[in-house]
Amino acid sequence: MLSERRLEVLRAIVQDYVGTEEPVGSKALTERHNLKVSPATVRNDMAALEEEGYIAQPHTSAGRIPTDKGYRLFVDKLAGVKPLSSPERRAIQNFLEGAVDLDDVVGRTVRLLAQLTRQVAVVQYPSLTRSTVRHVELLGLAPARLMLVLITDTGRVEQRMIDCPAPIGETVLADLRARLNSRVVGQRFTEVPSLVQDLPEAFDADDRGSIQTVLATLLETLVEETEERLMIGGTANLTRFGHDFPLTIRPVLEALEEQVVLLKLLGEAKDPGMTVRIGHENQHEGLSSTSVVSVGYGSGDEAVAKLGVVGPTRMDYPGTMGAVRAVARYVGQILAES
Amino acid sequence: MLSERRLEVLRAIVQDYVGTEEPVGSKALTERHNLKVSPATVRNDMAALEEEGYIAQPHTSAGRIPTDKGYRLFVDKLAGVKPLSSPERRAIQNFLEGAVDLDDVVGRTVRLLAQLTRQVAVVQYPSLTRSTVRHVELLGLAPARLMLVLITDTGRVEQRMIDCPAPIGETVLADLRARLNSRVVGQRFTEVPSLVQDLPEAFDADDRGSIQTVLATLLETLVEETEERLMIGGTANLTRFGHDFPLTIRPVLEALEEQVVLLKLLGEAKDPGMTVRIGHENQHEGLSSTSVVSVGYGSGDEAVAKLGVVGPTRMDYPGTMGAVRAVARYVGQILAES
DNA sequence: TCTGGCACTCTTCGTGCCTGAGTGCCAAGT
DNA sequence: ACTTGGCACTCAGGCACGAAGAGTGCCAGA
Repeated sequence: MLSERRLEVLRAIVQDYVGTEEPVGSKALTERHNLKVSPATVRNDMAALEEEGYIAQPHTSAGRIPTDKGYRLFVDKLAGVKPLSSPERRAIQNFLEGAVDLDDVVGRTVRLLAQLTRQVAVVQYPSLTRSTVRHVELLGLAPARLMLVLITDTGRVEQRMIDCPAPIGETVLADLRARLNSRVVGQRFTEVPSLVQDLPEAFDADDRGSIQTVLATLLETLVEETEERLMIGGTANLTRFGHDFPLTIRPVLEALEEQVVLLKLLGEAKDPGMTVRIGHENQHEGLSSTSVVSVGYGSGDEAVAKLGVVGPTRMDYPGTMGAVRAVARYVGQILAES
Repeated sequence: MLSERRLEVLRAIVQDYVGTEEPVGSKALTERHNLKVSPATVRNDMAALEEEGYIAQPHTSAGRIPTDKGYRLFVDKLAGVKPLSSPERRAIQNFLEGAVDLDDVVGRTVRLLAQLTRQVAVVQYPSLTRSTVRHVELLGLAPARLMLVLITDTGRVEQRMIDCPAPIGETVLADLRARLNSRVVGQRFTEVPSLVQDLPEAFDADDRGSIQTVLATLLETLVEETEERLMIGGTANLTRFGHDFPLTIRPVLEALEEQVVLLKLLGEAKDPGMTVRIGHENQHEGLSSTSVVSVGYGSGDEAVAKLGVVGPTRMDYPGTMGAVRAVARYVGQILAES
């Protein structure tokens, strides 16, 4: 177990390194933090910390930098979440309040988060899995051609073209529309399949084929569109990554373009509260020198999606976590209002 | 006026520089291109070209690199558009054919273009200005609350919430929906305002307020959503920018995040065919070391939106132009089919 | 257990030097 | 009037060397 002071030393190292981006030595530490011991003592502590794998030296005769394990300890035990200042809070609220539709909310959130944390922001669109159906609309575009429009309670709209096996009459369509809506409106997506299963039975045999097609498409949309979309922003902040970043930045940009990777990243964070994944804790190769701070947000009590930031492992964790949490709360509020 | 050979020298310089990314000297030129003259002669030509501002030296005793003006001349006079190989064409077609909806088409196009050109791709969503209305749907969510859904012929869907001043009955709503659609379906957005102007007169005085609200929202949507959206991809290719890119890449990333900037960039290209803007020809500061190749695309004869790529001024212009043009054609076809 | 001192190790920087690529110019050749 | 070969000049890049500085590890004493 590490003594109190050694933890204090680790904290100091992390803080200094995050600030200066340079390996920190024993002397500088004693000067800048008022540890009441001499550099020599700190050296001993550092040796112990290195032994345990919390810090490392880039080369002999250089200062120490925290390892992933060191950051992990820092985040878990040593750092709190730094609350935002009240001007910041006001700014968030003002900035988000002007949003007119869902795209706009998400867009503003991304920009806000990127600006606040000076890192890359990722915001997942409110998930359809946990949403409920607000309305299903069927439009006849041509005798055997329909458009299905699905509207969710989070304000999201999905549309699909449907080619029916046989023409379908306007009255049948109206009937189908009415029955469909009376069954599924207000229901969760997961409930829908069982609710519509026996619908075709209410119709003439002639129309059943078409109706099956419509229902199939609807269910498909529900499932397929659970592959969630997301928006990212603030990639320009990647340039603040470090002096050596040409090598680092490329795989990160590549990873960011793979929505699948990002979705997995956000999805893996099971913790209902905030999740911090540091360096190699991220499965993805290209993100091994980045940390991801993510949190769920939602319109009600339940989280419907995630948002977060991606930055260098050397990041200001308390500040970042504070910003992420605050933004998530406000977005939740905004969504609940609309 | 420049002699034939001098133009040939310029072409050779551009080609070599694009290939090697290094200043090219007189000797290398005579070797790699079979100009039938000596290095000394080429030197004279280079001096003349430099005098005229087509090429420059990074420092004395280095080779020459093309200036923006040099690239301009190259693009205008010396380079053709390099058609794609037929395997490439097939690949494009295959890749685009699987698309299921508009988002998907645009997403695939961006990825395709980025991969093909190894540069940053930008694709504008089909513009609403030139589109026609396919359907307008009105959904009663609550007595005085409606949702307006607008569907365009390009497959785009926009929705808006409407709070009416007074409750509106289901029959009135159905009536309004029917009248609205019979007037505007198939019409261009620009025609819509005059077509719906007198609609309220057909209804009871009680409902007119609500109907006015609905129409106002519709018109607003038509106008507002003419602010066009776009998608970008392939930003990881920015890392191939050059050895010194830390300085270069940052403003570019920033510019790319400002959709406004990009839209202006695409919008400024008035040429119905392909437009190439080189270096400082782009107004935006951060893009002064990049070139933008853009072209309109559309489902019919008319262009409904633009797509293009952003890359270093030192890019393979013929190849890039070929790829951009080809992709635009295929996307046009895909859109026309759906 | 802490502290001061000391020897040691490396990186970093600045200097000087050399090499090679590339140029400009000139005088001669076609 | 061009083209060509020759020649002197310039300058970036690489390499070696040395000095400076930061930081460490370890040991002996408080």
